[in-house]
Amino acid sequence: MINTGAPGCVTDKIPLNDVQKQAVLYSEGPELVFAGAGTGKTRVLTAKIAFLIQEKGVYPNRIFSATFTNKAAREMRERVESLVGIPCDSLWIGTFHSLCVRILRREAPVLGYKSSFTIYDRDDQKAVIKKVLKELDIEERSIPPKRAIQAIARFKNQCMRPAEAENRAGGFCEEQIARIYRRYTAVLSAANAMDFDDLITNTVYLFTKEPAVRKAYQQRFSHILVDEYQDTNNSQLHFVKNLAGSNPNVFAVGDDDQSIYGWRGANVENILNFDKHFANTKIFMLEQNYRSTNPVLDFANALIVAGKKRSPKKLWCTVKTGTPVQIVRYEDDRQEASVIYEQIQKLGSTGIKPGSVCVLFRTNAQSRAFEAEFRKRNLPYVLVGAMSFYERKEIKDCCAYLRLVINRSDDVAFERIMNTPARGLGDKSKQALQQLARKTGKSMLETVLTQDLSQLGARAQKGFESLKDLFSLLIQMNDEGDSPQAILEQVLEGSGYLSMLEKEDTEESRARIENINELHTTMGFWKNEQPGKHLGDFLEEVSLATDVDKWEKQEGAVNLMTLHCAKGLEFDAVFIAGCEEGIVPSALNFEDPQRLEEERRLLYVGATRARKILQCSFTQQRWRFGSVMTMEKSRYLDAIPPGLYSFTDRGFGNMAVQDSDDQPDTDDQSNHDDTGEFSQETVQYRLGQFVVHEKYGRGKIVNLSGFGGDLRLTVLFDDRRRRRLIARAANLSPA
DNA sequence: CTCCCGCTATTTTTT
DNA sequence: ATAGCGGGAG
Repeated sequence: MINTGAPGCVTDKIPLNDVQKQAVLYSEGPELVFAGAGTGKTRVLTAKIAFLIQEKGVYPNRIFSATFTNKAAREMRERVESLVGIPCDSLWIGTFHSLCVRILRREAPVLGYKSSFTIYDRDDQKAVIKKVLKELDIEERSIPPKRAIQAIARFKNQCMRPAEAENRAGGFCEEQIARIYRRYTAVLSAANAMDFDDLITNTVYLFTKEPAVRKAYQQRFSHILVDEYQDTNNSQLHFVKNLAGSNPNVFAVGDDDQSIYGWRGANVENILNFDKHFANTKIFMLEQNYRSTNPVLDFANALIVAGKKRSPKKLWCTVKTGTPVQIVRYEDDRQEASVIYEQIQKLGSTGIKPGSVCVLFRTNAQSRAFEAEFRKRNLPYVLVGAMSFYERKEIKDCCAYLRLVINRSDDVAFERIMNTPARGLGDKSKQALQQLARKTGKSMLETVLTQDLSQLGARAQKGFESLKDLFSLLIQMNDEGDSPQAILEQVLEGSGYLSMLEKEDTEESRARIENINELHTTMGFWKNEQPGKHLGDFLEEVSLATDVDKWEKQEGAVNLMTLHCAKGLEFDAVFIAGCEEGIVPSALNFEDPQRLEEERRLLYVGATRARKILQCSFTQQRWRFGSVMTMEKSRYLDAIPPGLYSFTDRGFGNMAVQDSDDQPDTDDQSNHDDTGEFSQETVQYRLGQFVVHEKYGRGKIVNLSGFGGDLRLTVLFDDRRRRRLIARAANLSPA
C-alpha cells in the first residue's frame, strides 16, 4: 500500500482538506473531480502530480497533463518541482494545443508534413479562405469567410475530413462549404501549415491512421491528467480516449458551472458523461470555497442555481462576514467608468490596492470607457486580452518574414509581406508569380529563390530580386545558427521595413517601431532563458501564446479584461460592468436557450473571481455603434433574491444615493440572520443585521452602499422609519 | 501601381 | 466610433 503517513509525503507538505486528500490519494482508476470555483482545484492537481512522482515513483516523462493556459502549465510545473524538490523538465504539461504540437513535430512526416510546419492563426485562415473563395468563384456575400471558418471548425471538431464532409453534404450551400473545406485543407497542406484545430484533429488522425504510433504514445504515458475538463471539445475527448487506450489512469478536474466555451465547440456533456467514457470512474466533489466571503458566495450561488442541467452542488465557506454584493444602476457607460474609478480609489483606504482590483466586461469594446477614464485620472491599468501584442500588424509582418525563413512553403506569409514595404509588386506581379509557381509545383518564395524570372516585367523582376537577396541571406543566417534577434534585425534593415516606418514619422508609426523594439527585446530575454532553442521554437511559442500567459499582476495597476479572460484568476475586488440585456446575455444569443445558459455561467465565473468585494452594474444608456442606446438590467440579476445584495441607484434623477424600494419590512428574510459575527478590529455590517443607534434605538440594516469610510447604511428602526446613515459617523453598536 | 477618399458593417467571447 | 475595403484618380 501507499505510505501516506511517511514524513515528507507531499500530502503533508501541502495543506489539503479531507476530500482534496482523498482525490489526491485515489489510485484505482479513472477519477473525476468536480471542483467548484475557489475550491483548490489547482492545489489538488499539483499535489496529485507530485504524489505520483514522489510517492508512486512515476517518472515525470510518463505523465501527460493538459492545462487551459500556458501560464497555468508553467506555474504548475514550478509548484510540482518545489514539492518534489527536483527539476521536472521531462513532465509533459501544457495546453492541449502545445502538447499536440509536440507530438506532431515528431510525427509530421507520417502525415505528409514537414516538422517545421507553421501554425496558422485566424487571420491566416481568413486569408486562405478568401483565396479559396476567389478560386472557386464563390461570392463573399453568399458565404462570408467567417461562416466558412466556423463550418470548417465544426468539421474538425467532429474529426471529419473533407471527403466525409462532401459525402454528408446535403443541399447546395453545404456542398459549397464542403468544397471550400477540401480546397482549404489542400492549401494548408501545400503551405506546410496547420490551423489551431488541426493541431488536435491531426493528432487524432495520426493515432487512427497509425495504430503503431498510437500504441507507442499509449505506452509512453502511464497517467493522463486534464484540467478545466468542462471546456474540452469533441476532438479533445477523442484525443484523450486515444491516448488513454485501455489505461485507466485518467484524471479530470473541472466544473460544469464554469463552462463558457461552448461557442468554440466545448461540450459540457464531456464532463457530465465522463463516467460513461471511462468505466468505473470515482467522483469527488470539492465544495468548500477558500476564496470568497459569504455574501459573494451566496450571490454567486443564487446566480447559478437558477440554471438548468447542472450537477447539483453548493459552495460554502467558513468566512461568514463580509461586504454585501452591490448592484448599481448608472446613467451611462461614462458615469459607470468614472464612479467605478472613484470606488477603486476609496478601496485603497481599506488596504485593497489597484493591482488586486479587476473590472470585467462582456465585450472588448466596453474597455474603451474605462481606458479613457483611467487615463484621464492617471490611474495605471493593464488591459488583458483585447488586441494582443502579437496581433498587431507590424508584429505580424515581422513574424511573416521570420516564418518564411523557417517554412518556405508558407504562401500566406509570402503574400502578406511581398509588397510590405512597397516594392512595386502589385496584383499583376503576384498573379504572374503564382502562375509560375503553379507550373513548377513550388511555393511562391521557392519560385522566387530558384526560378528564372526574366519573363516578368522589369519592375516586378527587380522587386522579386530584392526579396530573393533578402531571403537568401536570412536563410543562410538561420542555418548558421544566428540568433533570432540578429535575424529580425536583418529583416528590419534588409526589407526596408524600418526605414518605411521612420519615413512615415507619425505618432502611429512611432508606436509601431516601439512595438517592434519590444519584440526584439522579448526575443533577447527568450533566448537567454532557453539558450538551446531556435527561431522556429520562438515562432511556435508566439503563435500558441495567449495574453493571459504574459499577464502579470502589477501592484499599482487596475486590471481590465473580458469575463472569458478572467477564468481561473482571482481578485480582492471585482466590478462586473454592463450587466445589461444585449450585453450579458449578448443579443446574439437571445434565441438559443443553451447559449443563454452559458451567458449565465459567464456571469457566475465573473462573480466567483471576487474575494471580498463584488459589484455588478448596469446602465440606462450606453454608447454603442456610434449612437446612444437605451439599456435594461440583465435578466440574470433579476433572478437574484433581494436579500443577497444591496442596490444603489445612480441613474437619471437619482443624484443622491438612494434605496431600492425593497418590499420586506418584515424581519428574517434569509439565512443571513445567524449569530452576528464581527471580525476583531473593523466592525463589519451585514444585511439583516440588528444594530443599536444611540438616538434612534434598535434597528435592522436593510441596505448598504459604498465601501470603507464611505459605507452608508439604511436602517429600519423599531419605530418603523428608515434612516440613511454614514457607517463611520453613526456610532452604531451590535444589538 | 499607389494613394486617398468615402462607404460599410461592426461588437461576442479565444486556443 | 472606427477599421477595413472598394473604387477612382494620379
